[in-house]
Amino acid sequence: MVKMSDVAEKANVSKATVSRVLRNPETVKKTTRDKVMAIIEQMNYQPNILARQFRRSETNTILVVIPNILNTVFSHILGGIEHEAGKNGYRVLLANTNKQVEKEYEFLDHLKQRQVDGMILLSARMDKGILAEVMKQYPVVLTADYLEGIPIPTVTIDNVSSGRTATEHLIKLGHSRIAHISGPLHLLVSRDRLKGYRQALLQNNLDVDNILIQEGDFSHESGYNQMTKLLALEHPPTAVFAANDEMATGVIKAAKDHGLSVPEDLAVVGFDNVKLSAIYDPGITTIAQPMFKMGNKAMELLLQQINGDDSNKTQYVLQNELVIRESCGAKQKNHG
Amino acid sequence: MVKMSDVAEKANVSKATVSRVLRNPETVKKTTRDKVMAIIEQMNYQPNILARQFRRSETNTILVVIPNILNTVFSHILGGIEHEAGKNGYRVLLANTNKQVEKEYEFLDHLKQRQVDGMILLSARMDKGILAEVMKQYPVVLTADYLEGIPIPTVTIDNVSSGRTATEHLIKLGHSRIAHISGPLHLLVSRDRLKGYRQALLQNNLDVDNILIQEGDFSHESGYNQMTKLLALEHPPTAVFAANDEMATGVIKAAKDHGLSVPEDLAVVGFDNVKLSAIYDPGITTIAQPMFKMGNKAMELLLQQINGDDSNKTQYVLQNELVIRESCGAKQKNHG
DNA sequence: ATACTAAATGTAACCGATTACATTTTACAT
DNA sequence: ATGTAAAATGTAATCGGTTACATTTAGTAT
Repeated sequence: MVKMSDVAEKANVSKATVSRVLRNPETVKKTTRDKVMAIIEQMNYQPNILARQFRRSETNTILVVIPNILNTVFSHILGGIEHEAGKNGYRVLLANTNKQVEKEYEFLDHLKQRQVDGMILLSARMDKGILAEVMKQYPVVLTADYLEGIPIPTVTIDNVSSGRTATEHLIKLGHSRIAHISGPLHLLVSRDRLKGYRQALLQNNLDVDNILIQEGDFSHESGYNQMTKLLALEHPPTAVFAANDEMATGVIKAAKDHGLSVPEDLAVVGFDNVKLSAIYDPGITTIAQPMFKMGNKAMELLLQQINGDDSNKTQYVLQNELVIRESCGAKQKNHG
Repeated sequence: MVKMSDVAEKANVSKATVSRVLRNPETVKKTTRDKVMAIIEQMNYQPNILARQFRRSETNTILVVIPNILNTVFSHILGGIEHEAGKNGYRVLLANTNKQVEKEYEFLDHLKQRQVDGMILLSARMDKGILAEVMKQYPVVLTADYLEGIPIPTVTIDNVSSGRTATEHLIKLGHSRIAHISGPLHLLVSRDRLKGYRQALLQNNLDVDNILIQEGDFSHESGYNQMTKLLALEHPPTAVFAANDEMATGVIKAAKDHGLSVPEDLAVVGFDNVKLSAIYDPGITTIAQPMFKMGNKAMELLLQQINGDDSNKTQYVLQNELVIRESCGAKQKNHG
């Protein structure tokens, strides 16, 4: 493997000059620069990045901690991160935790060992104290998930107000008996969507009936099962707000299997606006999270930290949007 | 940042001994080993991985080249890779090409510059000659996609026979006018599934009617549009084999919008067995690709190459499986 | 106690680029 | 021609582990 000193020798200059040609071309006279570049071409010299990384102790790599790659919400965010990272010459290392906290700690070591320049968490289940300690020393951004009472740069949507928007939409359509199938309640996201649901009901002088609130786990199956339970009630709901789109499909399937039509007999609103919600029959009315943009923004904030700009350690709340399709009954069935 | 020499000094041993304690503990006497380990703990010493990587010129990182993160087939394979990599102390660097060939070349440089120990391609659009050259020198495995006439280690299913299985299933159910909506025909995968479709028809003495073969792009929309075309024919098909599950959903939606029921008026078979096919209403009969296993196997083969075992540069063909759900009419509608 | 071998540890070179600092060259004014 | 500042280049230390080889220590047999 040809190295810098080989190039230097052949070009009759010092290693330092070759290095400068590559990293600070403007400090080298044009004639020497051209000469060196020619030799580099000719010898097909590739700098040893490992040596460079070691010497400069920077990796141009960031770590993305993902609870579950198979969840399209996360892959969309990942796409946004990847895009912004690529634009800035950064590479993305993947860290799949499979929802295990221990894995989060494991990947934290990468950061501490400076194997990556920064870290974006799409899930923060680890101890808040530890995280607070880490983010004092290293660039960290949190997105998709968020925490209370710790000043970590975060990019999210407002889940409380989103939950409210979704529920209010159903109220406006004339429903008063509205159920909610939540995400796992140990997640703040889930609790906030539930909070929004409650707020909407209360603000519209509707009772909050606890029997109408069921906890799911974001899976189709849990949506199906919880909806089946709800349909067995003496006074079943006429509308359901599901905390994500996949559960919404479960809800719809359960309703159909029970002989009901959606949206005629049951109105459904989901959450996320993943492709599934557009494809499903009926199309699912949902709250759109700007997933790609969240990834972009998170990476942007991380880069600021990496480049030593600590001024921006704030929380970013991006705009969400109600996307109306067929499942809520506000729109005619229609393809596209 | 505390370094190895600090530990050595405090423990009254040489750097070499500390290094050995970490990398070859069995070569160090137990008493010294314990002493050194104690100091390491006490000083909270973290070895500088960058220095190690540089010195040993290995990264314990592999690169996965993905045409599109948002496609769940690829994320499942990625999951399998990640799992196997993690088990073996390897990290996974993500390379999203967004289907651009230039990106593939760009990421090739990572490999050449030894920034990664090996590479798994989920898409090989680059020039075969270049790829052949690269794989002589570096560990490379191809999965999901494959190429003809180049002896690169590959992990796939047999797409021809899968296409045949899917089509034969429809023939057995009594259909004789069977359409095929293919993937993009510049992909070998798509051409092979089409080939299987043709073979099945011919082997069963059925005519291949070219008007029933339409090219899609794996998206729901293309499935919808092509199906709409087919339904406008004088003799529309009674069954459709779509080259992936997402297009199958488009087919089903088009049929419904045309007033037809699936499977009663139109039988549909998809391909991939992604979650969508299980969730959709009706559930989609499909060919299961063992995606996670493909990732696992690909990583396994790559590790063999990295560890210098070149004996196994072969093609792996994994088992596919027909998963029967409601969309083909062979099974009663039924949840789960 | 002695000799010899194996085990344990130490010494120092090395990986290949980067960069602070020193030196030489160039450009320009007088 | 000469002095001076700026530009260009060179010298050499450095980053922090790893490892071939040399040396010391321990273990065993005689």
